[in-house]
Amino acid sequence: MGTHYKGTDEEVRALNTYIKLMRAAESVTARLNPRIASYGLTLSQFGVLEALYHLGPLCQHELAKKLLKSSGNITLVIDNLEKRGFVRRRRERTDRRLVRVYLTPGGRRLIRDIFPGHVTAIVQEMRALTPREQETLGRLCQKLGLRQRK
Amino acid sequence: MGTHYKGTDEEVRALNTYIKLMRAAESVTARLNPRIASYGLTLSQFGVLEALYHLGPLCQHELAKKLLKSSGNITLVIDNLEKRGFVRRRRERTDRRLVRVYLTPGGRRLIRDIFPGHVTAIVQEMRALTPREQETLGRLCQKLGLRQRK
DNA sequence: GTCAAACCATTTGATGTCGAACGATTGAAG
DNA sequence: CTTCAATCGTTCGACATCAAATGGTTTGAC
Repeated sequence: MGTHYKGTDEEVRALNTYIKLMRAAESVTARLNPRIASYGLTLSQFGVLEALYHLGPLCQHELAKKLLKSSGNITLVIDNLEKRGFVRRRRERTDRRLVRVYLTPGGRRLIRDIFPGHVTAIVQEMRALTPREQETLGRLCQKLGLRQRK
Repeated sequence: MGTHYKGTDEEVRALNTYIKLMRAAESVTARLNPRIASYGLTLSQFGVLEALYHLGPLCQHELAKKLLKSSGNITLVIDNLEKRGFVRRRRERTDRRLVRVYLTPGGRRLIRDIFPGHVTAIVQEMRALTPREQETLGRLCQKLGLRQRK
């Protein structure tokens, strides 16, 4: 595993770290996905339901920011969730630019069914690492992710 | 940053680590992407060109495996690269099921233009971490990613 | 109060992504 | 040789994703 690129030590180290980071994220996602898919949801749809479940009703631009997606994308994902009756849109009275998105009872029931197993699956994944290693990984990822601006 | 979920220590730790890992991967990708896009390429297209550049001509199923994508997906990405003249398909003589994909001179020129700056950008990203931290991150990611089976 | 700038959701067009179904080809078993 | 299973690339339908353009809404400056 690792890059085939010939360069300075710093370059090779950075490239290898980068590749392993991406692979790890992709692998874990790929292993978590089938469980979500078995409930007929995509990861994006699950992300929306989970956010609404834990944070309460949100506007679409808040969802977009939370999930790191474009506003156009959120519009479509909400469309598909709404068609299936898991969420509802309501135009805000005070600021009619905003559309607040609510879980329906059916949506709440669904996410309440899915979420515990999701946590269990993540715990299983993370058992590859000791608690100390998990904290180290989290800290290093945070350092890398927070690096704003270019 | 972190989950709002109330659960056991193990659950909260696993969830936090998971979220930070995903955020880090997404953030780094989001910062690397504009450079690639400025050359008119998507990340998938770049991935294909880079693989062909460093590994030589490959069959589509080899590309699919390398890039962790479905075969149907690779077909489309190659279609789009071929339309723009960066790669060429050739049916294998010995095994006519296989389609080998080649870089054209134009494709080779393009990836040779892009790649050095890509390495530089990754090095910049990784400068958020010390060399030792990078190696630790790489090791932990590898442990997490390699966890096969369910 | 008017107007411009900022904000919000939607639409559109291009690309990516998957899983499933399909047709062609190969390899192996009998 | 024949047949059957496996492999490979393509196609299709559904959904995701972005950037850019659009139209409605609000806010702030004057």
